Amino acid sequence: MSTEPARRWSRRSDARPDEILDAALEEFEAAGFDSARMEDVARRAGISKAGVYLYFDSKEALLKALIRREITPVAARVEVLAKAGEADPAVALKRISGVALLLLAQPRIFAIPRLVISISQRFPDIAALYRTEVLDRLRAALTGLIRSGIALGQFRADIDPELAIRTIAGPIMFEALWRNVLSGAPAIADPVEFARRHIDYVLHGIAALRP
Amino acid sequence: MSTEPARRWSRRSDARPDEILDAALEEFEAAGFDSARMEDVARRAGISKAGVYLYFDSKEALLKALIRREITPVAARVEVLAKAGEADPAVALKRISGVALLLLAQPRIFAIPRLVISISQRFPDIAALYRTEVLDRLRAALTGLIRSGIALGQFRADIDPELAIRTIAGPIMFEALWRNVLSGAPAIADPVEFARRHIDYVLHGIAALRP
Amino acid sequence: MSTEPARRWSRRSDARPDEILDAALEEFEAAGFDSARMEDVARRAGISKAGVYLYFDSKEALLKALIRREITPVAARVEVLAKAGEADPAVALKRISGVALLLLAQPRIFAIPRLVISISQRFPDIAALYRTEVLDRLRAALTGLIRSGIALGQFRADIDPELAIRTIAGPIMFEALWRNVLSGAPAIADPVEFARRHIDYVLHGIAALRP
Amino acid sequence: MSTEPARRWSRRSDARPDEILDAALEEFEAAGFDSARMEDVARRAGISKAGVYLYFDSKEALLKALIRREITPVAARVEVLAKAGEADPAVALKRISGVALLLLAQPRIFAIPRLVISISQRFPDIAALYRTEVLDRLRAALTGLIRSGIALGQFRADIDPELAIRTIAGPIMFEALWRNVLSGAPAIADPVEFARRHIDYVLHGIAALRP
DNA sequence: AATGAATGAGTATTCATTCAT
DNA sequence: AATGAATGAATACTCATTCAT
Repeated sequence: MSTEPARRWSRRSDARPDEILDAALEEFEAAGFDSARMEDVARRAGISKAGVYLYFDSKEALLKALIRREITPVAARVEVLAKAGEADPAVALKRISGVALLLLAQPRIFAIPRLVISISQRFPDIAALYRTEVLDRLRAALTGLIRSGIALGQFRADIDPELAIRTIAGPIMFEALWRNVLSGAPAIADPVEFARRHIDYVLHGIAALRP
Repeated sequence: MSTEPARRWSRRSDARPDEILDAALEEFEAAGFDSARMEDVARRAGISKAGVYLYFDSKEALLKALIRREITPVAARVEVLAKAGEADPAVALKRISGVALLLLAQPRIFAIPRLVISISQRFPDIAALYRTEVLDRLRAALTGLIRSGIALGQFRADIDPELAIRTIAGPIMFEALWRNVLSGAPAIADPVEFARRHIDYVLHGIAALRP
Repeated sequence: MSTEPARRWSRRSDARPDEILDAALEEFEAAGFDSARMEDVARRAGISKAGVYLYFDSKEALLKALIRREITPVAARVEVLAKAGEADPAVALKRISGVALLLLAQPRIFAIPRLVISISQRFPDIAALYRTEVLDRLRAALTGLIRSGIALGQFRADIDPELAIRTIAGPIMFEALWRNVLSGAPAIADPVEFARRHIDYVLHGIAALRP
Repeated sequence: MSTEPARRWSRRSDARPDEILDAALEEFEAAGFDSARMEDVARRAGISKAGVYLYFDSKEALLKALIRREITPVAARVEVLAKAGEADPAVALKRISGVALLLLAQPRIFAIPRLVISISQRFPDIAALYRTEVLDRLRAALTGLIRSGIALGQFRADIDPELAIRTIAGPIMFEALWRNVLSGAPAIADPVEFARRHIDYVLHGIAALRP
């Protein structure tokens, strides 16, 4: 497909950092950051122990690079969905919820929030990065959606968007924790079905009557 | 003041395990399980490194004992609240939510779920313990409350209690994560106020109109 | 000889730091600071690798402690000799020269100046320590002796004591270097005889006639 | 400007070894042999790490080549001066002393003796090289000068030339050590002035009276 | 009950050296 | 001639755990 002369091997070099990050993700996911051994990361990446240090200065740098890499597309995706859904915020929220749970139900994806939760005390800058790059952008996108919904008359005018997004996102995260942390806990089967009913409750409440 | 026979020397002795667990909680909270050093736990407990091993077989045993100790009263408390609230489940849920967030907002209390989240892969039995001792009992208590509410006509008859409790608990946990993990993130000021409005949304929904 | 109850083993603890420093001296002497391995120091001291770190924080700390220990008595000894020799500075200088060469001819003693020479660029504080604790005190003692000699009419009134001590000490150090660094180089046999004639030259000059 | 045939490409090529040796000298001077990194030598020489190995087989080989290069002109120069000074050995000694201190006061030049002192135990052949190429030739030149002086009646007939050269060279080396090792130590200002007075003391002694 | 001393088994990191290109 | 990529071997330092006292 390409006419470049075959650079057979040294092309690896461009791919290496990503291969290493993949390996790190898997090791960190399985063992946690502290308990994961650089040697295992290296072996999984198919290179020597010293090879990792060609691309990352230290274990901590590896962690930070990993989180940075994984973080970037997340909020971007939600922002796109949010933008696209401004015409019908209620539907958009349902869609976003389904996608979010679908993703967070996967151990490899849940691994990043889990890492952030685990090490946020020791590496506050990682927590800060996650907050600014992921959560602040998510918050902005979702509260925007809520406000659009209010403007459109879809949502009650008296709700606080800041709190409403917790009402929406909380159960998603809760279910993701449930599935990933407490293996054996009964998960509600289908993420999409989960999202559908979840949004029903959030939109219309669980009370039998309006006050 | 006490009628106990004078216990000459080892008066402290029965307090020791708890002092050690207190110390462990603080160290684990600050550094995480792996990164915390037994020496620091010992120092914080005011005894020698070897002294810890008089009461706990290993670091892992210390962790398990800690989690067991912290776990026990939690579900019990919720069960009591749930029982007491069966007459008015909606009010009970509001009360429980407030208490839960009040507790989980405290770093020392949040430390336990955080630890469980961090090490659940490596110590599945700890995760299992947490599930059976805390979450299963919480689930039972809360779904019971939901069912009572349905029976009383407070809640819609078509809701799934299992999902409904996620709708209730999720935002609480989400806010707790927000506060404890992402320092600097804007938290909604008063936990009790949070709970009041949160339950309003959950009960009556955020949509402007019922479908 | 002592009536203390035999504390058989744990008495070692008091001796340990010195044993380790002895071992370090030997390893550093043989291999140089960088090339010496902590493991070898430990083995030579008869303890485990980790044992060394019970007494010294790092390899660098070990080096500094070693130099500090070895340094202390040196200048003190010279000061005593200088004080004692003020009545007859010329004789005192001869005696001090003999002792100095006798000592510096021993590899274990020469090892310290050699270490200082080797690492002075990288650890300027060690060089500074050596200067203030050894050389400044030596300088003070020896220039004092020179001045006494001038006052007594033993030495020419027009000499600069600061330079004169180099005339005295230089050849001693030179011979020590010769012996310790350039194995196989012809050393002048007896240190005491060396000192005797060396001082003759220094006192009376090598010229056939006074100017 | 040169009549050499155009050497298309590798014009630099024959300068490379010397550039590398210059770089090595600087790195070894700053960090010591063990602590200096080949990578830094390479970078300072403006080539890649692997490039160094095109010209030198190993770090040790680099050290040896460096010492060999630096050593060669030294003794030669002294031999020339000695030869030239045979007519008036006393004056020649003064001149040589001044030049020697002038050179040894320069860190880049002192670096070589310092390296030899540092690693003589581990690389005895380097020490041997230094001895045969530098010191033995110096000794021969200087003792020759002394003997000439005796023959001319400039110097006392009863002095041992072997020892007399230590009396001459020792203070020079001592002052060089002082300046290079113990930064901050008071050095006697002008090397030439130092040499002038130093030789005065050596020739005529510091004693007030001849015995 | 309590601990100071000791250690075995790691573990991150470094660096001289090699080699395919 | 030159190098970017890679690594094997090493090494300082750590820490949970043990044990004699």
